[in-house]
Amino acid sequence: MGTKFTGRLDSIQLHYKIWMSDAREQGILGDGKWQMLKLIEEKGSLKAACDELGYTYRRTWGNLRKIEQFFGFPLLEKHRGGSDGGNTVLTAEGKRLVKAFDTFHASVDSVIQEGFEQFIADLK
Amino acid sequence: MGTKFTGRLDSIQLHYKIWMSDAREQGILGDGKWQMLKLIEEKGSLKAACDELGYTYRRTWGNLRKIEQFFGFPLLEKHRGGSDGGNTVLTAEGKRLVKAFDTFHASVDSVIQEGFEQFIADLK
DNA sequence: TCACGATATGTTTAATTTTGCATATCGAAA
DNA sequence: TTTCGATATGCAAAATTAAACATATCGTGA
Repeated sequence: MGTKFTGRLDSIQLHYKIWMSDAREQGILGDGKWQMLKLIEEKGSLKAACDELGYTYRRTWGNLRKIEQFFGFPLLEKHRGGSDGGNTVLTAEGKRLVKAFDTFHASVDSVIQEGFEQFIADLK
Repeated sequence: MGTKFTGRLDSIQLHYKIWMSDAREQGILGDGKWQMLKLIEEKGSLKAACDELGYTYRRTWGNLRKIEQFFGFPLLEKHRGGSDGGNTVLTAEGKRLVKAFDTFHASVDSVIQEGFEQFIADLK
């Protein structure tokens, strides 16, 4: 009641982003990189994952290097050469990281969605 | 157990950001603008709020215009002139918006924090 | 009616990201 | 041993964003 947010509210989209950084505020791992790791695992290829997500190989490669430098150990096992040119798979550590982030996300997704719906309701 | 994320995990900082946009993916209202609205309300001045948050007046002014254009009605009541130069306060709609966002945030903050702690625990 | 300080807004510059381009490396398979 | 396609990486170009700069407007109180 009261304020008429009518007509506009239904076109509002919610977004949120979770990420982690080191003490110097440098972004380490967030939704984008997490998604990329998952897709690399699925596709078995860095290039294929980039193509699908529409990121440039150059950029992604740089991002992945940052993550690995931060954690101090490889999340990816990269192979060059071969008739297929090479491939990339997650290491055991990489899989564990992705899995933990999956769990984290799952635990907040529903709460965020519910909170957003309540937010909209509050404005009506 | 297993993976040794030791030594680095304690320096990881969690960040998250919630925002809303229109259908064209243009950012409308998010944590930064929400904080700005709250501070304007508190200070009664756009300039004072910018100074405190370290944003330029120009940038903030542009942001606020975007928000109002999207919602279609004023969130702020601005006054120019007078010995004090002018002042800005939230309209009733503006207050309601801020309050709804406050509630929204409060409902997700704790869940995010808990989820993050579990994430770290999962990696150990 | 003059001065003052905040709001209003165009223009321009600087900083930051992202993209694009080029080129090298690698190694299994043909 | 030649080929092929993915990984590796520097560097320049382009695009996006933010900061700076410059003025104009406004209206109350002195």
